[in-house]
Amino acid sequence: MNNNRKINDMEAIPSLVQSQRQINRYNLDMDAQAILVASRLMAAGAQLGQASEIHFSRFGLSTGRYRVLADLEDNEGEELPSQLAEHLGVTRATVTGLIDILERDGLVSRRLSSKDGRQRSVILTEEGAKKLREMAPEHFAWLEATVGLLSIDERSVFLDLLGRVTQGISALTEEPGSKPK
Amino acid sequence: MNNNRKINDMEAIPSLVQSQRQINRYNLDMDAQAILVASRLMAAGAQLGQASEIHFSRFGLSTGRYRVLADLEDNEGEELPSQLAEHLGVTRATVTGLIDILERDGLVSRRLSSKDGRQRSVILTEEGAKKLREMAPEHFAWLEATVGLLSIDERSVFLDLLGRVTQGISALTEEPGSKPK
DNA sequence: GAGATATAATTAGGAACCTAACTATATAGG
DNA sequence: CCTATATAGTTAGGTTCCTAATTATATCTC
Repeated sequence: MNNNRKINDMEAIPSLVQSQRQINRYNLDMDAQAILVASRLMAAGAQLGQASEIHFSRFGLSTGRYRVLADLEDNEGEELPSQLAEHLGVTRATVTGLIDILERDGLVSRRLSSKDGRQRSVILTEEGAKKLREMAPEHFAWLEATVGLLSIDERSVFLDLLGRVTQGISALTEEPGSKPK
Repeated sequence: MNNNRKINDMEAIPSLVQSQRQINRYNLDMDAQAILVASRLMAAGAQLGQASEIHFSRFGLSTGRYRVLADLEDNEGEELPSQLAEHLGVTRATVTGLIDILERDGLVSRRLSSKDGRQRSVILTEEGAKKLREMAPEHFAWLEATVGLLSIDERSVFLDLLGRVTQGISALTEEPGSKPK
């Protein structure tokens, strides 16, 4: 009896009842479903992030390091660390760390810029390009599978809604002290 | 001075053109939009996760530590670490770390179980309950604001689609037979 | 020019979560 | 019993990404 090991893996996912209960507890006037949607989105984001790291570890990469390689490939195989940071939405310090490992593994190389002594170009090596080629089929199949349960039309809708949620989050992070509605 | 990095850099958001270009490069037969949706979802998840940490840091908490407090409150203020781990979807090792800090800050306390010598109950202290009360209005307003750009109906649709994507990810992470290192 | 300021990249250290190994306790098989 | 195994929680160490400070170079102002 003390051994109530639950079959309920669903416990990790917040329910509407739980959201409503939390709102009621403090007599707040809020839409419980809005709270639920936000909570679920956060849970989904965390889950996808973890799944992504596992996925890329099969290729000896991390999510961040893959994104560096892919972004380099999208830019003729050469970029500045600051450009990578901007494209990936991470700090330059993070890019330095990502490149350190990619360089150690021979997938990129660093080169001094002639134009500006402060800059260092990051170059996609042939080995890096080969890595991308080799993993492409499996990687894209994985990406496609994450949305495989949605129809084409539903994907469009989802993309639209997700875009607006992203906007909402952006607005929140840009105005730290402001008051919503 | 306000050198805050914007989490929502437009450059960080993958475009359909970019997705199609990647697919074409390797002559893969895939739906570029599916790739785009998956990529955007990952970006949104990461963005929301970062925004969440910033949000909770205003209350001296992290996302994980808040979730511990909230889950305790939803369970009469007392739970086992293993229950918390299951509810939060994190490992027991992570729960140990979360509780260490919450206990240090006086928001929870640990108590030995009389039933089973291996168990330790985690208790929400009065100070912990007070913290939840104090932050509730601002916190729920923040949560609601993240989906504030969606109508009520759209939130329902989004919730449904998100649920199926989550299912898809679960299926992916459970199935692959290859052994992790 | 010379000093102040801005910018590119790096370094140092921190926070969150993970896996794997460890400790202590409980339970099951012979 | 008493050894073998399972379980609860913790510890140790790794990964990812962060902020803040540092180093080197460029640019603006006087």
